Amino acid sequence: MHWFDELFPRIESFLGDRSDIVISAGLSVSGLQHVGRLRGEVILANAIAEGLRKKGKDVKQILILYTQDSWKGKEGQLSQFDGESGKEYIGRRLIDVPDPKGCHDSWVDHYWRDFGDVLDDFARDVKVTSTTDVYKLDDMKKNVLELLGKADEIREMVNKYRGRLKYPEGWIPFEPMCKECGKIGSAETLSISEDGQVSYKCSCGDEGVSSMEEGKLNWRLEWPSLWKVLSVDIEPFGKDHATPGGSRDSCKDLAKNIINLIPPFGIPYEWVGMSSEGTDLGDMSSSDFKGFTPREWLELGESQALRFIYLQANPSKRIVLDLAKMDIYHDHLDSGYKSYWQDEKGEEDELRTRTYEISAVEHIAREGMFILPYREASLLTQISPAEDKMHWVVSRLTDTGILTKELSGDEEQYMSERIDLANTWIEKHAPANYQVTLLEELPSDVKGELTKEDMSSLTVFRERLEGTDWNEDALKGTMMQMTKEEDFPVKTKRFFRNLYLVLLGKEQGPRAAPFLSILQKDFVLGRLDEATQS
RNA sequence: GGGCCCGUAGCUUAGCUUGGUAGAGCGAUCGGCUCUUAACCGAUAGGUCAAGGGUUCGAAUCCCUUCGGGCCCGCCA
Repeated sequence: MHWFDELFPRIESFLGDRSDIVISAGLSVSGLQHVGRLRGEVILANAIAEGLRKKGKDVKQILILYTQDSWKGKEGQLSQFDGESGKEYIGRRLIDVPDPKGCHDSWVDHYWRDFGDVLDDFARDVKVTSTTDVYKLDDMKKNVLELLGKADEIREMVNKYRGRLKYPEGWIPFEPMCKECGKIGSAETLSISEDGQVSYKCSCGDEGVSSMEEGKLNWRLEWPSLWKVLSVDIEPFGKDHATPGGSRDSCKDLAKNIINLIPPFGIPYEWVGMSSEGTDLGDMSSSDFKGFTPREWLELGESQALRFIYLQANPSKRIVLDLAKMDIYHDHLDSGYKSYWQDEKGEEDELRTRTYEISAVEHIAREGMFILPYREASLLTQISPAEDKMHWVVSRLTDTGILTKELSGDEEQYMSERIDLANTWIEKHAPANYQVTLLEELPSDVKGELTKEDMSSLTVFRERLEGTDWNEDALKGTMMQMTKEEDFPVKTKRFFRNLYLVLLGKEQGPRAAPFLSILQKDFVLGRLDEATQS
């Protein structure tokens, strides 16, 4: 059984007959908004939201940006600024840190773009909000004031979870913004008035007043407060909060005993790492600027391919992404499509089918679509002429019998998109052995790879080409005929190996006839001469 | 020091809750398609289920220990 189908009924029974459901997740815009953050906060949440919608529930999916949190000024964050210029922003709210690149209004705005602008491609109907916005809500203000009335009680509970640094009597669980130094979290709250004015004393020496909505609650209260104010029913959260006795448990405790609230159904999930050339580079990290963004993913691959990866694996398992494996990821997606429309399904097909179903962004692709494998697309794009590429590809596929029908509009559209993606992949991330690069010069070591017979086979080919028309059919005919002759010096397979070697420097390559036909005849003849000279 | 998650063929993984000595896809190798390669079809190879121990007639599956990757148990969120 698919892990999703074990999880989902548990959620349903938690929800009971409630019909208006909120599923929420949060993230801090501390830096690079990498694709790992799509896993739990966006895609997992969305799959559940969609599942509930199918059951007739009215579901709202929220993504909360923790913009009110302070900017830590970690090494990776500071390095975004010129020299030391970032240091002065340490301790400010994320929303108050300027854009180090100067092209957006703020840090948050700058780094959010590569994620937020393409969010809709990965999950529909996600309502994005921020803690900065939430603190401006009347409900939140009312909630904060209520909590302040229970300061003693709260202090006792929070101190249970703290080691030596217990909060002293009279502590107010609110972190005001200091008007003087602009920081959050470095001032002590002295009092808060009913109309939301916070008197504080800051470690910078300032004693002043700032508005409640500029500050924030202590995190152990903030989290449960968001649950309350936004009426959160379901919430995925990262593994850092997941350990029993860890942060989320303490927040649940506060929620139940202070706010009198049933905590949302929580779903812990593992993080996403990245690897390159077989080496695990570790988990993606926002503030360390490690990873790649959803926008970068979309240059190379379909959003559903990523959803498929994320939803196939149990949330408790770590996933490692490698952009060099884009072809494999699309193969997985394609096999999901195939299984989905298959009549008789084995167990494996059933699992793939479920993954495919819940990975669909908006609707499931119709039956019988012609789907060009990504790897094939990556080859074709390299050997096709730049102009009228689609036409060339379609006729290639038709000639080889891979394509046996007229493509409909949506099929052609899909193929064209995939070719574009694969093209970018080849340019930027594909393994070297997938790259078909015509050797401008014949390297000397290639000749060392050729035996006398190898050379002789190329010589024969060179002679035959003289009288061959330079088009695919004629080339194919010549090669077929030639390699079948009794006295041809090498086996067919060896001949192609030789041909690829002198043209590409590799033993394999794209289908020879169509490939040769788009090259200049003189170039090919010249290369063969060069390779066979003793 | 305590706790939690993860570790199955080169890669992605199913099976683990309710024990009966491992299934699949991709890749690889070989062969087929009277168009040869990275499409398609067929076959083959590849796993002491991280390691060791225990329970059991029998363990990938339950228990213990160890190793490896990571997280939490201070602050911060």
